[in-house]
Amino acid sequence: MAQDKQLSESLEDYLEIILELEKGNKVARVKDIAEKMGIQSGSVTSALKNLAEKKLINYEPYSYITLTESGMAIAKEMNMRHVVIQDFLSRVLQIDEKQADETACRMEHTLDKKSFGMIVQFIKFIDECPRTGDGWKQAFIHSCKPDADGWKKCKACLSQCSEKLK
Amino acid sequence: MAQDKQLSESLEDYLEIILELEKGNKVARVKDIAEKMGIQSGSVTSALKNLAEKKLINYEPYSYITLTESGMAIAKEMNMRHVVIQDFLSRVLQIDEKQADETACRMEHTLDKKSFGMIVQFIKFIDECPRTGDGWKQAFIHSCKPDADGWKKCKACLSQCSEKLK
DNA sequence: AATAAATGTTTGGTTAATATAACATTTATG
DNA sequence: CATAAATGTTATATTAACCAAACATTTATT
Repeated sequence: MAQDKQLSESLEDYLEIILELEKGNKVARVKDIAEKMGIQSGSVTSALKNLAEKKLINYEPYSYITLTESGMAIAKEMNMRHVVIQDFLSRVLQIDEKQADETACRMEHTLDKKSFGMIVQFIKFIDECPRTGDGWKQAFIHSCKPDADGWKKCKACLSQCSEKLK
Repeated sequence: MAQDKQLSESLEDYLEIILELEKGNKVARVKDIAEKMGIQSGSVTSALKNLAEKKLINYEPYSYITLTESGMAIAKEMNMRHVVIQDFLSRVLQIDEKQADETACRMEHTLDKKSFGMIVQFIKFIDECPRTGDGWKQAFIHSCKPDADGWKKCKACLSQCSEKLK
């Protein structure tokens, strides 16, 4: 029964931002949305009408804006994706926070469901598997440096890794 | 001196597809581009004019289409991104080929340069580091199964991993 | 409460990417 | 080589997402 009409990236962004504003201010206003998205308030009004038609927000002219249940579901999904992707980019791939945030903003719309799910499991596995975890991540970071020394420290690294099992 | 005007995703796709057609057929034709992109030929003609203005393709009405040097550079970059991302999705995250291809199609446009570069290094590191490599990937695949048994086989897995250093 | 300031809406553009369909050119075939 | 079929182009339209600026409403200030 779900109206699974695939939303545009732009409309998904509106919902995500409305959620953020709801969290911070209890309620979202046109001005705040416009500011957060860096667009004019007139453009926001049109988008809001569109979202209201799709029953994703509660909106009457000049009123505050809140998410409906289905709007909230999408907003939370987008936010979750954002957080996970940003975590992967910054914590695993060592991308700085600002860049990771920007890229997560775009990637959250482009990943299919299955791939996203696998990324979640992948991050968890990297963090928890005794063969990887922090030591391995450090080794990765080291390997990216211009003066990386190939696999010379492998023995030490591996035995350190074995320690974890005891 | 480079005209670094950021191309739209759509125009990047045209260049990538023209490259594929050049590889296969020596030359690209409007009809083939339209078919590959699933759009009408009239739309292709407009895009080609646009790309020609930007000096990214050689194009005269009714002629065959080839990439200029700068168009080729972009097309190759996009293709390389596509291949790398698809490899990551299918070989590491176990996404099936069709889905991996589709998702790579979108992700190739959304990843920033730095993040893409780190993914390249990350794949290489996973493949080559003695702590990861094939055995670890298998363990990851196993961990995704519904009947995964936590970390019970860790000792065996780790010692198998140590073997590689001898 | 009157009015100024802030906020929100409407109207009328613009642009990019597409579609459709009439028209033009090229290529293939009888 | 004349013409039919295939291919490519043009003209016109549509849609989504935006802007700018005029206009309307709400809120805050005196």
